[in-house]
Parts: sequence; structure tokens; C-alpha cells
Amino acid sequence: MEGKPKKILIADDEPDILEIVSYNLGKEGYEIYTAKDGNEAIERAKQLHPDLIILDIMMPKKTGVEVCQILRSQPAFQDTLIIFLTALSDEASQIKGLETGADDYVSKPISPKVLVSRVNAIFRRINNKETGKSIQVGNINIDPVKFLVTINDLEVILAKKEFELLYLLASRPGRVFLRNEILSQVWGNDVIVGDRTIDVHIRKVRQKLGVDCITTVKGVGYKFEA
Amino acid sequence: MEGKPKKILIADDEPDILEIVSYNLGKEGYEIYTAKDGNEAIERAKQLHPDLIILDIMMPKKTGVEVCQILRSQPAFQDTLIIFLTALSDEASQIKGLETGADDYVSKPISPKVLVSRVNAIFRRINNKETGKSIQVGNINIDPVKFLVTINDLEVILAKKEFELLYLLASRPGRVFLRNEILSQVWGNDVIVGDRTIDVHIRKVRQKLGVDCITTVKGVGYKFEA
DNA sequence: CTTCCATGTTAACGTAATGTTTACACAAAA
DNA sequence: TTTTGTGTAAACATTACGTTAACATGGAAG
Repeated sequence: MEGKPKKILIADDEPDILEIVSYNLGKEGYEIYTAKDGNEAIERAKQLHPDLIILDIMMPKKTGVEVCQILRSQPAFQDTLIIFLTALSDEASQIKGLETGADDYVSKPISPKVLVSRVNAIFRRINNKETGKSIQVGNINIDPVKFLVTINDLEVILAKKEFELLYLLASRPGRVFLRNEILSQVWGNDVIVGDRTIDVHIRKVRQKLGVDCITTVKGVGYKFEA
Repeated sequence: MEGKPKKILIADDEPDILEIVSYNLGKEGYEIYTAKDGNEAIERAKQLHPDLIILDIMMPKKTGVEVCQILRSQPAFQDTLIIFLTALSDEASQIKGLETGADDYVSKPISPKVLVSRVNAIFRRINNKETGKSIQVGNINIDPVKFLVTINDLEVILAKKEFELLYLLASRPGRVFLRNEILSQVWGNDVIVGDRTIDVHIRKVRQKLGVDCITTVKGVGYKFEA
């Protein structure tokens, strides 16, 4: 897998399923987190901001469909992939699930291998856009191969972390990156760093670039603009 | 459906299936083309460059998997969506299909409605990546990915709570949201805030937007309209 | 007309979130 | 070894967000 490992949150009330799915996806290199009911799923989703959420439909507290609707009604979860996982193999449930805003639907009894394949497929489709090409935004050019940033043909020397941070933000100009996302993409999920660390790096990048192209969205994150 | 209609190529050797699938997807506004074996599928794919190809696996001349492999090996078909449609519901086939580069897999006997939902879901997923899932109501555009509101192409800066509030209301224009609903969606269930808090935020949004698009429904709640 | 209730309006305040600077551990280069 | 630069933490400064409280308004009921 290229880049940092993707975060997957799995919500199911059956411990067996949690364990099997966790094990098999974990083996593939994904970072797995679990929840055992609807409320916990929402709570953990807000903490972690996973890349993918796998939701059982029949869960205590809140059903998977309800969880999906609640998350989808919030701006921060528009990009999050959602797969429903359920014993209800009937038509109506599937359609309802997909129209609620889910990206896929897998019926129980599921084979772990099939689920893994589907998860891989869904990430492959999303990922293949993000190649290691140079980014040109406005008069700023970012070349990940040469590890070089030029602004108006003037070279700017950035440290590794600074560069990775800038590259991430600039890879999708205008898009807001949550602090969680930045942490997991640039630093990795297992690393624990203080709250101010991101700010300090943001500041260094801002300083070195000289141009104000990184905008703070308070309470949310940062975004890059020309 | 927004924008140009999507082209879908369906390849299956059973005329009944071709007809049913064509009819149901055609009703959704897609442009449908058909092929009755593997070779014809490849040929037509090269002519048409469809956005999505639905491939039966058991076909004369070439199987769906072979067709998929051949097309995927060409740069021009890297981005083309592929769904397998087959009677083989066994695990091995599904995995093989997905790992060949398919984006989804639907087992026969299929329900037309389920297939339509899956097709819609897969296009939604791709569309959102390109265009962003912004809400457009009248001349107001709300982009949750960029955390940005534009009204007549003029940017409006909203704070987090203000944005979340507006996003919720605008996600269903015309629908009235009860104060309780707003509280639980935007603030969360456990948070307790005073009565006037919602009003103040509503006011700030109204003020910043400049246009009167949030209507008070006295004794009930608020709704968003153009 | 008055009363009452729901909402509108405004300003002020506490604080959470971010900005800034300095210091230091650590690794790589000299 | 020293030197240099990078990444992180800690300590503080600063900003503006969210909330409240106090009061205004307006419409419906009596």
C-alpha cells in the first residue's frame, strides 16, 4: 500500500464478526478501529475521521442507516467512504442503504476474502488519482520527485515534514484537511505528537513560502489556496 | 442526472438480461449500448469509450474476466468503471473479478432495482471526487469539502457552527427542522445550551449571507429556501 | 388594547483553538 | 568531535468562536 495506512472503522454488535473482519483487514495493512453500537460508531467516527466506515445495519442504540444519515448530514463526513454490512439481503434494504449515501453494500454471511477484495477495490478506485506528480497551483510549483518547491521560479528549501505537509495540502487545493487527517497522512496513525506540532510546521511553511496560501479554518483544519 | 448522460455498455449473451438491464438503466437517463459476446464487448468499448461497462462473466468468445483484463491493460481504460454481472456467486469468482480491476460485482439472479442503485452509487462516488459534493440551491453554493459558501460566486466565510447549521438546513431545502433536531445534529445529544443559542447562530448566518433564505416557522423550527 | 410567548438583536465575556517564540533532543554531516 | 539542521515540546500570546444574558420586537390570544 502506498502512502500512510488507511483508517477503517468497523461497527457491529457481534464480537465474532468484529474480530474476523478486523483480523482480515488488519492483515492487509489497514488500521482497524471498532465500535459495538450505533452511538459508539458516531462517537469514534468523530474522533478518528476514518477513511472508510463499515456499518452493520442491525445494531443496538442506532442502526447503521441512521448512523450513515447522521454522519452524512455533517460537512466533515462527505468524503468518508461507507460500506453497509448486514444480514438483510432483501432488496429494499440494499436500495435504501445505497440511496442513503453508502458506497457499497455487502450481505451476510460474508466471506472475509470477498469483503477484503471489495475494500481494496473501493480504495483503488479512489487512490489511483493520487500519483507522485508535481503540483502546480498559481505560481507555486511542488515537485515531489526532486523534493523541490519553486515559487515564481525561485527555489524554496523545505524540510521533510514541511514538504510533506505542503504537498498534502496542495494535492487538493481548496479542500480543507482536518487536523486528524493531517496527522495520519503526514505523521502516521501510531505516532503521538503534541497539539502545537502541526501549527509550528504550518508556520514554518508559511514563513518560508512568504506568500499567504495556507488558510486556517478554525475548529476544522487547514486548506491551501492560491 | 446532472451534466451529460453517462454511457453504459452492457455485455451479456442472454437477450433477456440485456433487455431488462437496458430498460431499467435507460429509464434512469443513461445511454445504453449492448454487446452479446466478449469480442463484441471489446470492439464496442473501443468505439464508444463508455463510462461504465457491465460484463457478464460467462460469455462466448471471451469471458468477462478476460475482457476486463484486456481493457485494463490499456491506458485508455484505466479509469473506466467495470461491474461484473454473473451467475457465479461463489467466492473465488468474486475475488478474482475484483482483483482483476473491477469496481463492483453483482450476482445473478439480480434485481433490476438493486443493479440500478449500485450503478447510481458508483457514479455518485466518482462524481463526488471530481466535482465535490456541494449543495447548490438557487445562487447559493455550499461546499462541505472546501468548507466554503459562495453566493453568486462571492465567497462567504462562516465559522464552524454556522457552517454546520447552514449545511444541515440546506441539505434538505424546504424541509422544516425542529429545534431539537438542529440541536442534536449540530451540537450533539449530550450538549446542553441555552434557548437563544440557535437564534444567535441563525442570525449570524442570515447576516453573513445577506440574502434571506432561512425562514422561521414559529413554534416549530427553521427551514432553508431559495 | 393589553398580555404573553416565541423569536430577534446586540454586546460582552470566558475560553477553546491557534499563533508565536524559545529551547532542547537527536540525527546527519563535516 | 563539532556543527548544522530538523522535529517536537513547552510556555506563553493572541484571536475569534460560541455562549449567555439582557433587552427588543412582533404577532396571536384574550
